[in-house]
Amino acid sequence: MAALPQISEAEFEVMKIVWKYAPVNTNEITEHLTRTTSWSPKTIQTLIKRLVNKGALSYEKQSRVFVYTPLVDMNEYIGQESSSFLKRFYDGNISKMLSAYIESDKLSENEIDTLRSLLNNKGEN
Amino acid sequence: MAALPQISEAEFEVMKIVWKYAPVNTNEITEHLTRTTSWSPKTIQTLIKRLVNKGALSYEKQSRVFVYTPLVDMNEYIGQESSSFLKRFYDGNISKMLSAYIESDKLSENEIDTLRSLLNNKGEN
DNA sequence: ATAATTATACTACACATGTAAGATTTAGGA
DNA sequence: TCCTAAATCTTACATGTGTAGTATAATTAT
Repeated sequence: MAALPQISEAEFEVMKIVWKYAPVNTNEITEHLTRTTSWSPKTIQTLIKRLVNKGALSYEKQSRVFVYTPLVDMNEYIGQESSSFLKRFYDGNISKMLSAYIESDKLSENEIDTLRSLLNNKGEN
Repeated sequence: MAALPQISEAEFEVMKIVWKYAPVNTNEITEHLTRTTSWSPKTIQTLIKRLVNKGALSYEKQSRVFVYTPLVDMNEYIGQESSSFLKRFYDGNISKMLSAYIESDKLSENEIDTLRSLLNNKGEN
């Protein structure tokens, strides 16, 4: 598998839209993002362009407009980011992370229950 | 609480050393880091300086050398980074992260057991 | 007292990122 | 066919980061 491109925080917001709505054109991407961010359409255009240059998106000209499709798999990308996050902050160990969350009381009883059943139902479903 | 300073990836490696060995001087920091990285002492010096400027480290002149102490709390910092990581990639929801790990079979049976007991022993110990 | 060493301070530079404005091309309407 | 509006392309610029070299100040050894 080719190394995944480096995607910045702002670029990632664009990717999320493309993952969700692909195939999607510039205007559609812009509309979604102007609702959730304060970016100008020019900025969004730049981000899209950079993602194309990085090989994270491909496009197809449909008459006048470009229609984009992701070239990187969302789960693969998020998985890689997660793994590098865990390596940096928790010795690569998700148990340490959970442990820290439990110990600093960041989890509600509800969340704890959710996590318990996640673990107990592993394999099923 | 004052907003935590922004700490870059390389700077964070310096912070880890200071958190572990503080009070610690420039040479000691440099020695630790040249063992685990390929950075030149000059680079390490720059990183330390930047951390001081950012308010992440304070120092005290002890005769000729500077001795550093962290100004940001490690757990607080890691907690904040974790929370922003979860927000970006898992809707702020640690259950979603664990869920993704379970579903993509990234956890060994052993890790699963560890996690189970973490959850079951919450509160005790 | 001076010179040599060594620690700290200042300067440098390329690349990534956030944030856009201005220029150019082209499709579709008049 | 020609113009105009809309889409894409090019350029811009400040700040952060990785990565270090050069200059200066202060200690210590001679």
